[in-house]
Amino acid sequence: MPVSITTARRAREFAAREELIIREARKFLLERGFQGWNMEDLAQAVEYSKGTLYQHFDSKEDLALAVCTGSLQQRADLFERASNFKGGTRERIRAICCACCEFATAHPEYFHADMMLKSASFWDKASEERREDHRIQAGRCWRTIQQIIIEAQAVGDLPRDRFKPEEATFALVSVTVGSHIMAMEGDMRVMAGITDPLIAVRRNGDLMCDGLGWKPLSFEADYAETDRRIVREVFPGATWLKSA
Amino acid sequence: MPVSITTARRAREFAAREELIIREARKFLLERGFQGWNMEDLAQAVEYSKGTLYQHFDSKEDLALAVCTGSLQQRADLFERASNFKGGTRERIRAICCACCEFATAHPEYFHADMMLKSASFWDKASEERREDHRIQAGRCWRTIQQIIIEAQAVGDLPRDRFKPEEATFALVSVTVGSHIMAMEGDMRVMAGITDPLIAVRRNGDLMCDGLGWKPLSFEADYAETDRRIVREVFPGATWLKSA
DNA sequence: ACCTGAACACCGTTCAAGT
DNA sequence: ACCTGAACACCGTTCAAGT
Repeated sequence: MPVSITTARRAREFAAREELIIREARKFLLERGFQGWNMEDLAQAVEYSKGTLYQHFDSKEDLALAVCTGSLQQRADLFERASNFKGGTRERIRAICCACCEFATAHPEYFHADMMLKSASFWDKASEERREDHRIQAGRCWRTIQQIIIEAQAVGDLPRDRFKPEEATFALVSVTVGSHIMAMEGDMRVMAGITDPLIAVRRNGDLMCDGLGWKPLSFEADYAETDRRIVREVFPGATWLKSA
Repeated sequence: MPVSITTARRAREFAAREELIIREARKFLLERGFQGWNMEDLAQAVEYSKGTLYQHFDSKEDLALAVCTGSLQQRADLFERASNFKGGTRERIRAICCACCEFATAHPEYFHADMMLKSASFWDKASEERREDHRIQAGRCWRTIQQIIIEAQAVGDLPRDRFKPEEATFALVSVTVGSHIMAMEGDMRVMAGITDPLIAVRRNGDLMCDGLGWKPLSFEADYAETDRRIVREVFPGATWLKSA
C-alpha cells in the first residue's frame, strides 16, 4: 500500500480527533470555566489519555485558545454574512450588531473566555501557530466592519473629515466588546436597569453610530422594520429580537 | 494594663500588616500578573510566613480582589474629584474621562486585573466581605457619572426623552471600559493605528457623548482649552495630556 | 495568642514503558 | 509509530508544633 494513502487517512483521523477534543473542551469551558476542569477530566471525556491531548496542544491554554479561535471564526463568518445584507450602510452596520447578538446567543461562553485571553500570562502559554490563527480571525472581524465604514464615508453616510476609518472601527469594536462585558455582570445589570443584555448591547452600538454621525441617525429613523428584515433575511430563527 | 489598649494597638498592627501585604501583592500583580508569583514569593517579600497571609485572606483570589478594590477606591476618589470641576456638564463628564486617564497612568495593572475579576471562577474564591467592598467602590464610580447625567438632563444639555439616565451611564461606562481593554492589545493598536491609547480612550468617550446628544457636541466646540483647565485645576502634574 | 513551615492536595506536563 | 498513565513539579492551602 502506498505510504501516501495511509498518511492522508492518518492526517484526517488526527484532525478529526483534534476537533473532538476542541468540541469537548468547549463544553467544559462553557459549563465550568477554565479552572473548573482539568486535563484528566477532558481525557476521560474524549476517551484518550492525557498524553494524547498533549500531542495536539502545547498546554491547557493552547487548547483553550483553539476553542476560542473556533468561536471567533464563526463570529467572523456571521459578520461577513451580515455585511452582505441589502440595505444602506447604517442598516448594514446594524446587521453586524445583530450578528454579535446571534454570536452571543450561540456562544455564551465566548465573552468569559475572551476575558481569559486578555489576562496577562495566557498568550505566552499558547503556541505561536494558535496565536496566529486567532489573529487571522480577529482580523476578519475587524476588516468586515472597516469596509462598511469606508463605504459609508465614500457614499457620504458618514463624515469624512472628523476621523479616519480605523478610528471609527475602533470606536465601534470598543463599545460592542465593552457592552458585552459590562452586561455580563449581575451588579451592573441591576444598576443599569438592564433586563435584556443583548438589547442593551445593540442600543450602545446605535448610540456610537449616532456619535460618529452615521446617517440616518437612530432617533431620526425607525429601524424596527430593518431589524425584522435583518432577522428574516440573514438570521432566520434568531431568538434575540422578540423582546426588542 | 487594660485589655482594650492592647487590643486596639493589635488591631492597628494587624491592619498595617494587611496594608503591607496588599502593597506588595499589588507590585507582584503589576509586574508579573496573577499567575506570575506564588504565595511563598509573597510571604518572603513581606517577611511573614504563608500561614500568616491566610490570617488576612481566604485565598490568593481574595487577596487579589483586595488589591483591585484598593485601586478601584482610588478610581472612585478621582471620579469624585473630577465631578467637582467647575464647568458645564459636558466639560465635567470630560473631566471624568480625564480621571480615567489619570487612573490608568497610576494603575497600569488595573485593567489586566479587572479582566481577571471577570473570569468565571474568580469571585467564588473571594470572601463575601471583599466582594461587598468591591461593590461599594464600583457603586461610587457609577453614581458619580449617573449624577452628572441627571444634572445634564435637568439643565437641558442632554436629551430627556431618548433614554433613561442609567442607559446613558451604562453606555459611557461600557465604551470607556471597552476602549481601555481594546487599547491594551498590541494587535488592536496596530490595526486601529493607535499611538497613544489614552487619547483613543478619551476620543471614544467623546464620540459616545456626541451619540447621546450631549451639548455642545465635540465637533461644534473646541475642548482643548477645557482639557488644559482640567489638568491645571484637577490633575496638576498629569502626564497624559501633552500628546493630545 | 500568634506565627511558622512541613505536609497535603490538586493538577498541568512529561516520558519511560507498553502495544 | 503511537498511546498510556505513573511519576514529577509546582503551588495553593492547612494545621500540628513551636514560641
